[in-house]
Parts: sequence; C-alpha cells; structure tokens
Amino acid sequence: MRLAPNPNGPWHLGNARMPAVIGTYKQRYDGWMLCRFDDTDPETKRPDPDAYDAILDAIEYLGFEPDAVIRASDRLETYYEHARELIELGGAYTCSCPAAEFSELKNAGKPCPHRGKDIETVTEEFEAMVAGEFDPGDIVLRVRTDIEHKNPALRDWAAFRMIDTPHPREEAAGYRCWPILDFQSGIDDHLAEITHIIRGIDLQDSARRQRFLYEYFGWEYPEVVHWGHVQLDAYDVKMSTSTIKGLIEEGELDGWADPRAPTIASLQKRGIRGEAIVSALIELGTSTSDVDLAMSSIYAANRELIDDDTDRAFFVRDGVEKTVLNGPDAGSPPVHPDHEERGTRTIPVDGAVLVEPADVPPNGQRVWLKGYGCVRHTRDAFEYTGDSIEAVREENVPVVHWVPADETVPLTLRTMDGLVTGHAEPGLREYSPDDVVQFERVGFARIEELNDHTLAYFAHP
RNA sequence: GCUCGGUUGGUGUAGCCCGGCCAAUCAUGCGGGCCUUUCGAGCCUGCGACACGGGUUCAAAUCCCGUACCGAGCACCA
Repeated sequence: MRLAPNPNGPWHLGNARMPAVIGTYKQRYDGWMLCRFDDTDPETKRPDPDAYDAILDAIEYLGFEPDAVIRASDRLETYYEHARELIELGGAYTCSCPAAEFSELKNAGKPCPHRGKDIETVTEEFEAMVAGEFDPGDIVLRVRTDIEHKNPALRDWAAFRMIDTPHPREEAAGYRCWPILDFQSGIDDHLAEITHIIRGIDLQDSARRQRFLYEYFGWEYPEVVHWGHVQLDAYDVKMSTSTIKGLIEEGELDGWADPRAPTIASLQKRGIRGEAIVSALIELGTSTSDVDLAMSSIYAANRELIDDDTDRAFFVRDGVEKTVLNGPDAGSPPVHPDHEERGTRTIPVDGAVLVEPADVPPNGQRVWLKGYGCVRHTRDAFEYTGDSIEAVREENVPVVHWVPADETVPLTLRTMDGLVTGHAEPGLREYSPDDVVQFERVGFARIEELNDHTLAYFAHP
C-alpha cells in the first residue's frame, strides 16, 4: 500500500483519510506501507518545505508508521530512464503543439503532426528537454495511447513538461524537465511493488491512463479503489490546503493549529486523539460518492476514549461573585464521578465564590454548589442552608459548578467560535501543559499553557 | 459537448457482485424516560431511509432500461 501526499501544505482532516484507511488495511492484513511525496510540481502546487515533516508528524499522531518514506523529487533520473525506455518502445513522442491547439485536435480525435516522429528525433528532443534546452510551454513528452479513444481524457496524455521555477528542495532545484503525476506515480507504484492503491475519485481516469503505460512495459496494474470527497460540518473554513494557507497569510487564521481551521494540527491542539479521528474516518468507508463527515462522530469517538481517565475540574465563564455566608471552608468534589478511588479535590472557599451568570438562581431560590453544598440566594449573597443532598434528589435544586472568588486560575479557553475567558479552580495548577481535563458542564479541554496566563483549547462537550 | 462514476433514515454505514432469510444492519444525531451532586458517562425507549418511472421474475434495495439529481475527468495540477 502507499500514501502519496503532495507536500504543498500541512494536512487537513480530509488528508487524514489516507493513513486512516490505508494504514488500517496495512495493520489488518499485515501489509507494507510506503509514504511517497508526489512533489513533482515546483510551480502550481509548489511543495512547502515544512510540510514534509508536518505530514510525517500527522501520520504518527494518527497512529501509523510508514515502512518507507521517499520523495518523487529525488527520483527524476529513474523517471527519465523509463521515459527513454518508453520512447524506444514507441510509446511516447515529443510534441511542440501549443496546449490549446493540441487540445482541439485531441477533442476531434485527430493526431497532431508530431505523433509520427521517428524514435531518433523523439529521443534527441527528449534528451534536450532533460538538459533544460527548452522553455516552459514549448514542448512536452506525450504518451501515445489511442487518439480516437472514446474517452477524450485518455487520449495521448502529457508525461513530462518543462518548468523553470526551481524546486524548493535544494537537491531537486536543478531539474527543469518534470514528470506529470500520471507518469511518475505510475512508474513508482510498479517499482515499489504496490499491490493496492486507494485514492481520490479525481484520479479515476488517471488509473485508466496509467494502464496504457503498464501495457507498454508489460506490467500488471495494481488493484485500485477510488473514494469520493469528504465534507465537514461545523466549520466555516473550507477544507482546502490552498484556502487555509491563504487565510493564514491574510492573517484571518492564526496558523495551522487555529481551532477554526479543519486541520489535523488544530484537532491535536484540542486534545483530540488521533485514534478518534481514524475511527470516524474509517466509518466513512471508501464509497465513490461524496460524504459528509460529522464532527460529532469524531467527538463521540474521542469521548469514549478519554472520558474514563480524564479528571474533572471547574471552569466558570464570566463569573459573577457571590459572598457565601455561614458555609464550610472548602468544597470537595470527586476527581472522577465514576471512580471514587481517585479521591476528591479540595477547593477552598474564602468567603465568596464565582458562578456563571445563568447559574445564579432567582432571589430566594436555592442552588447546589457541586461538592460544597446547598446555598440560598438571599439579598446579594449565597447563604449556606445545610440542606442534605435530598434537596437535589427530591426537590430539584440545580447543581452547578463554581470556583472560589479569590484563589482561582484565570483561564482563556480557545474554541472554534473564538475565545472564552473565565476562571478555573486552583487545583488546575497541578496539571501540566498537554493534560486534558473535563470542565464540568462545559466540556473537555487540553491545557496549552500554564503560567501567568493560562490557555486551554476546547475539544468538545 | 465527450467520457466515467454515484444516489439506503439528519449524517455515515451494512446489505447489492451470487434476487427470497430485508416489515432493511450498526453507529452517530435528535426526542422521551431512568440513574447520576456535570449539560459527561451509563441504562431503557422513541424518530427516521432503499432518488423516480418502467421492465424481467412466483419474488427486486439487490438484475435490465430510462429519467432526475450529484460528482469526477477531458491541465504542460496533484
């Protein structure tokens, strides 16, 4: 199996489908998996030098490890060798038609004048291409298929073209004659002895084109599956590498890990496990129709993975301060409601607490401060009532979260919808960056920074 | 315009190849209830789909034809 990403930027969620599905097949059938960067376009889909490692990191985060990693831009000589061989086999010719002109002929099913060139001329011209003696647009090497093939997409397709823009990788910056994906990946898949290809529906005709190549060389084409496009709900930002890249450059997004961007990096920041992403992606299967991925299915998978061992904590948004009268000195809610053995956390109450505005009961009504006890809203304070828990069970007194007014951890929660400020309980200081906690009645969050200004990323409810 | 592919509940998916076991699976979502000192978890329960029209057949989600809608390719992008 192979993953063949174009390293033109860090990954979004759609790209994760490759390792998720292909890597899972590999694991299930004890296969072999190559990661090959198909970086043969230094211009239009120009590789981003940082993306190579970012993609490898993303694959690792998702829980997979390629058995080998190669870059197409290291392998130009191999492609040239095969092009020479193909020319010898009569399977390719150099063509200097302007693109528009060739397209017209092709659509009419008519061969262009260059199709009949002899092998010597073609070889000579191809070597001149390799030597960089042509300018972009002047000439291409075409694969001779069937100019009258009923599917115009398959007729005599281009295999190599000239590009003046140097490749961003220094090792490949000297090349001017670059193969087109259909040629490059076709050759590479065979040389790497790939038996199964899984990729996007946009490459359906690509497989048909490559079969012509395989026929010339007498090779057997791998099993191939094409899947449709994935769309996400819950995001305003389109899932497209170039769109996200553009928004970052314009300053609309704060980098690839901005929670508003549907990127792998952003989900990682939010403390969502790669495994959860994989399981949601696996659920999509490999149908050729387009599919909508509900973020809720990733959240559901993640919740199942982390709920049991994630500690609980209080985080009060936009806290309203209330003096507490006649109550105990501290509250002690459990660390995890389903695991008594993990004990309780102690939250001191020094005369006043902060609660969320919506949780302040009408005057005269009671509310249960979780892990502390029942208070009644009188005048402008919370008066401890000493009621037993029966007040909650029998009399429907609401249970709310709270933090002490004095000793808190000011915290900014970064969500998909922007920043939320508030205060977390003092015990949050005991955690470390990268820890995930569940803020009760708010949701799961991953701690990013824990110094003067504490920052956490919201994962999901 | 030419070519190729697709269409099962809100979403995803199983079933389709090899017609009957499908009054259509599972998950997620949403609603209700129970439980719970979280709006989390758990338990119970409800909602909701074979795109449409013909044909073949004793029998069609499944096979054939047509229509509609969606998508992909026809790049010197990947």
